[in-house]
Amino acid sequence: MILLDYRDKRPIYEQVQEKLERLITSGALEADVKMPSVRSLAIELSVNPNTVQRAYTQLEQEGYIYTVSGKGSFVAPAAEWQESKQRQILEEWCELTVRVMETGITKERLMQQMEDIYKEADND
Amino acid sequence: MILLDYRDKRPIYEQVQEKLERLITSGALEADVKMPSVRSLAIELSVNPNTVQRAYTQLEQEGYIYTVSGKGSFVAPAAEWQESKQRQILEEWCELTVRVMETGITKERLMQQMEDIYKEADND
Amino acid sequence: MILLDYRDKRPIYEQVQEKLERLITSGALEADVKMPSVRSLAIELSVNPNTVQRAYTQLEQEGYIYTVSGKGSFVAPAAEWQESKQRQILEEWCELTVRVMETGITKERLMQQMEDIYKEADND
Amino acid sequence: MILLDYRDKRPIYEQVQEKLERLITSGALEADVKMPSVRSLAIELSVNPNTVQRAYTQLEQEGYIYTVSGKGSFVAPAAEWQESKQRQILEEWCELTVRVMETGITKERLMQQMEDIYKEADND
DNA sequence: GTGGTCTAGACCACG
DNA sequence: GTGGTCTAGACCACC
Repeated sequence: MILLDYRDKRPIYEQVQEKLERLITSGALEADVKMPSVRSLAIELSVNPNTVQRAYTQLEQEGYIYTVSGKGSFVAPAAEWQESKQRQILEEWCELTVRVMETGITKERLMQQMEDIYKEADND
Repeated sequence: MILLDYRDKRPIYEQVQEKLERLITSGALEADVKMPSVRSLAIELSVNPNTVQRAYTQLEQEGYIYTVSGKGSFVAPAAEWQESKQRQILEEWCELTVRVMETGITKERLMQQMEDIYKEADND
Repeated sequence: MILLDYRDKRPIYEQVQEKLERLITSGALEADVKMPSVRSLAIELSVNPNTVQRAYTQLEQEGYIYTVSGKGSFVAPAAEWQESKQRQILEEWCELTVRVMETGITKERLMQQMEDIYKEADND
Repeated sequence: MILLDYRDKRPIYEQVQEKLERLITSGALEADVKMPSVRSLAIELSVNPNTVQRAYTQLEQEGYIYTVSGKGSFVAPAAEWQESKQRQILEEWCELTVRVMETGITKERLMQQMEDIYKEADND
């Protein structure tokens, strides 16, 4: 389910966090579904439970999951994070697009790329 | 000219490198223009000369500047880095665009944003 | 294991880098074997850890080793560097061969030398 | 006659020395021909006379030229340097060939390259 | 004055 | 314990 890259320079907990976040924001994990327990995920990934715990803590702080004492962690409803996530990533996207433009890539070229990306997604 | 963010997780030398790289790739610094000397930039930014040196070394390895020992460092002609830079940043852009799409932002919304970005640049 | 030549004009970090690179490309160090830690090698060579660090950083940038933060550095699989290494060294070899030829050494003489080199390697 | 590369990391005097040495060892400059004066070559190359002087001094020490007070410098007869030069460059060539072999390039591949190099030289 | 290298010693994040 | 970053201060070659 999650593949770790130990040669990646980012810390392990950040990779775990990012993969889980993507599974949630892309809709692969639906609202109120139970997340795997810290311990079981740690075993599955062969990492220290502290590492998984840290990822979960971050996800909770950012509103992607919520924890029920003694029950476990659950995926938060999209309503709680979707808007801020969209605002954040859109801002990031605009900044990157400006930089792309500065390197001399034309609007037409980008439009074409974007068409391809959305078309490929439709086929899946 | 360059503002450092000490709260940023990224190392200082990388921030310096990235800012200078952007000044070069955006055309703000023209080919064969002399870069500030390692020492003077270090003083201006209140960092150790070694830190600036490291940024310069990286920029040289990636082809954005060239060094004439005893004279200083100079901006490399665009021909030497433009193509690889465009390929690199376009790849980055595509990955980010996929993630944007996954959060449910429509193609039309992105198209509009892109129009705005390119239009604003034309007015400058 | 590694001998430094302080009379050599080349910097120390480059000597270290070159020796390690040769150990790797010649197959003496196999893929995924752990390299000595920065600190231990620094002590062994009686140089500053920063110097060894620099050699390792370069080796990583050129794809000969990979680093797992907190664990150490490891030899990268040959598949990742062999092709580019062969291209690089073959180019170097051709240039040198041209210069050898210019000094008046005959093709037959070189052929003989080459036979000897490959024959000696077979006996090992 | 000589093209300097200011972006080369080697010092200027070394580039001048190396180019002149090649002109001599390849036979382009014949024995007892007068070398350009330090001053005139310095002007031609737009460099400091000290730089040219240093190159000449080195060339003299290594036996490629000789100086007659008040007359200038002259190309030394091949007899004085050819043997040691051939020995030196052949040794260098053998070491490099060993390294080439270690990277897994076959003898046949090198033979082919060598044929090409000598054939191309014959056509000139 | 310029870039380049090196040392000594410190601090941090990571797992 | 590991790699990574940073500072302070020194020395060198080059032109």
